Amino acid sequence: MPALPIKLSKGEETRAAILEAAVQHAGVHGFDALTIGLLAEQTGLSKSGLFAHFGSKEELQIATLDEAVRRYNEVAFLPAMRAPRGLRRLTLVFDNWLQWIERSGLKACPMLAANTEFDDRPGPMRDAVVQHMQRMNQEIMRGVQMTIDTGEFATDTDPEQFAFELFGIISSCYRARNLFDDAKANVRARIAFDRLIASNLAQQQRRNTAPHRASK
Amino acid sequence: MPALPIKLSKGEETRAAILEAAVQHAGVHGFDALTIGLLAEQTGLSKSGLFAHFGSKEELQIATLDEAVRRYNEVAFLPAMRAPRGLRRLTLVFDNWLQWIERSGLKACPMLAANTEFDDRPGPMRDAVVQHMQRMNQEIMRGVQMTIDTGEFATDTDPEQFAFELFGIISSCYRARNLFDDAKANVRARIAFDRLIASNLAQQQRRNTAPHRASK
DNA sequence: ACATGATACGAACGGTCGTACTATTATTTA
DNA sequence: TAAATAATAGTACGACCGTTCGTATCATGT
Repeated sequence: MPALPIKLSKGEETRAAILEAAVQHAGVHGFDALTIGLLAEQTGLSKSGLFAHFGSKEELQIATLDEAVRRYNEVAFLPAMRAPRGLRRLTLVFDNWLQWIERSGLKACPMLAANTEFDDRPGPMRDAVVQHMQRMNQEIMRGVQMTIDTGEFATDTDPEQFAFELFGIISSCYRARNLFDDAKANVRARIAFDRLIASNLAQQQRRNTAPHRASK
Repeated sequence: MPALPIKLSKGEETRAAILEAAVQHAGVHGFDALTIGLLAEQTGLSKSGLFAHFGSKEELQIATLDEAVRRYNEVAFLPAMRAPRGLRRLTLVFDNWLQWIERSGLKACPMLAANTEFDDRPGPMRDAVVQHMQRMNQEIMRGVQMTIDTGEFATDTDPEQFAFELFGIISSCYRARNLFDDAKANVRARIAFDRLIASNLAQQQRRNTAPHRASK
């Protein structure tokens, strides 16, 4: 199943098992709630045995975030890269992003949790979050730029503005799903995305494209 | 300064002082980090003295959320209600929402923190969050409906979809400000909002309105 | 098969957590 | 002003926190 079936040493194996539980827990309860004791209990290790894998709680938190991002790339972003550059790929990035929680068997998004948990708390963990999120943002912007280059998006499209609005849609979708139990959350996200796309299409295409409400 | 200068009893006064510190702290560090000891230290009370005001940590958390919402309504929502119904008022709700953190001297939004912290953790606190957020959502939807009624928005505008996207914009703006230190976050939010408005304008107005990119 | 380093355990540390009690003040009411 | 009530302090509790340390066990390469 793994792309590279590298033989894992014993330590790497248990470390992976720990991070599995950690990613799961961090998404729901946040990264501050990642306690050594609880994680040790869940993985059948002793507190000190688990602790030795990371050296500090902060390192555990960062490792958990790294693992979450790695998984996101594995199940969502990289697969989207197989689509042809431009609007097709951009749309696939969006779709995969919306679905990656279910695909990886998680109950909540650890990255989104880290986002609000550390956005105003200086420290190594915040630095890690910023770095990951900026990288993801840049990937989006690259995708938008490609869609401009293919001629699908207008030349004056602002990639950063696009990424800004795209994250808003994703964020609102997660909230609608988790907080409001809104079964239509994904549909709403899709409508918003389509509207965002439509408003950035190149002129000759935009004239032929119906505005969002007309699609009813 | 208060609208109703009701004389506060001693207990109510200290309770207000506690919640002042609690709201401040909850925004930055989250509601789980609202510890009795730290709050007691900050307010000059003993742990047990502070504890007596709430009876449990959960009650403290809920009271803190209530207080945050109360403040939001005081400094952001209610003032916007003085604008005439329709697009003017809706726009003011948006503007005030974006600014309410600074206006109330906070460093981060407690409601947004509560949002992601409890959206997938059943319990009384989650129930409180859901209730508050649904109420806020309904207020937005009411504002949208009024803007339809005034003839400014098209009759097939979907208030819930509008509220969905509006929250996304706000959410992304907070992230851009706090995580990316993006000085243009408010401008980006405004651009997104204008685009959202434009796509919902009634037909005769929409023709006269330039699309978002043309406003450069 | 053995040596050796990697991996895990168990016990203990000082702290802080939320909460329960009782005692003592401060404030309000009569 | 005295009585009644509200507000706060004090103390203690068991539980869990992150972390350290010495020791034991296991895995791995030779």
